[in-house]
Amino acid sequence: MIDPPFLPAGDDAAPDPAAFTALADRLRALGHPARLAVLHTLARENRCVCGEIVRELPLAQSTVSQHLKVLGEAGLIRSRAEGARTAYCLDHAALAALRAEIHAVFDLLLRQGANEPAAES
Amino acid sequence: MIDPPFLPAGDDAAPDPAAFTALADRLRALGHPARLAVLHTLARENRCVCGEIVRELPLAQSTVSQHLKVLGEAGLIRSRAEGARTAYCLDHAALAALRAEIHAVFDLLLRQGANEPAAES
DNA sequence: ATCGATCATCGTTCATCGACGATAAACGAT
DNA sequence: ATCGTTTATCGTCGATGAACGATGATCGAT
Repeated sequence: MIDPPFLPAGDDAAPDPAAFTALADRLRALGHPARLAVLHTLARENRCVCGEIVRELPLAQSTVSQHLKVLGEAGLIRSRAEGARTAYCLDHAALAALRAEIHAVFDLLLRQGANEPAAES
Repeated sequence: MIDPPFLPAGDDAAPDPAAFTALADRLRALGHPARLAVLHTLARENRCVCGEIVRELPLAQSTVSQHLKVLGEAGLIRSRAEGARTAYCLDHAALAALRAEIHAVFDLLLRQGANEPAAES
């Protein structure tokens, strides 16, 4: 169902640098507490108008709108104009795909059990 | 085994903003292609000296050292001075913990199956 | 037709990031 | 003791990020 574009070939195939870039872009979109809070709100409310999110965060409307734009450009949320308002909702498919990619990366990083070459710091 | 500090209480408990910040910090550390490449190299080689990583990336030594510092401050890798060199390796425990936190977040975001309130964009 | 509400965008400001070269410190070997 | 190697740090530069207020466009209702 989900198509994992990360490392489609063998395990240790040299990962396409573009794949790293595409994944990093979305991880960076997640890498801000306000955006995590926005996603959490959208998950709880299922569908939010911008003003509702503004009311939940200690940020100006323009700042929230900017964060929504970042999340939209990362493809993690979708928007729909409804009269004077704009409704936002999670893009479940995109989030599921991202989860799969992240899962694959962590599998790659943690594959062979904990080797501990006596690291100190 | 792994302690997931994310949302220890009920599902819809208001998430501690500090939890968002802590998670966002590590996600941001992952949100750069060079750092993903570094992690991938460390996973493959299990233990790398800085120069080896420099040889794999089209970046100056000082830049790579900076990325290693970011990853270290995020707690994702560990370092050990060995003579004139410094060996780096993944912090498997920290990565496993992060994976668990990310997993919890995505579970939260994707919990109730795909609701599609007719989003257009 | 006007008004209030809603939201995206613009312009600005300050801080942080990402990259580099240069430098200095630490070490092993000569 | 000196030299070459390795790496962390410093200073710099340009670009990007994050935040805000102000503005303007769009819409519903009056």
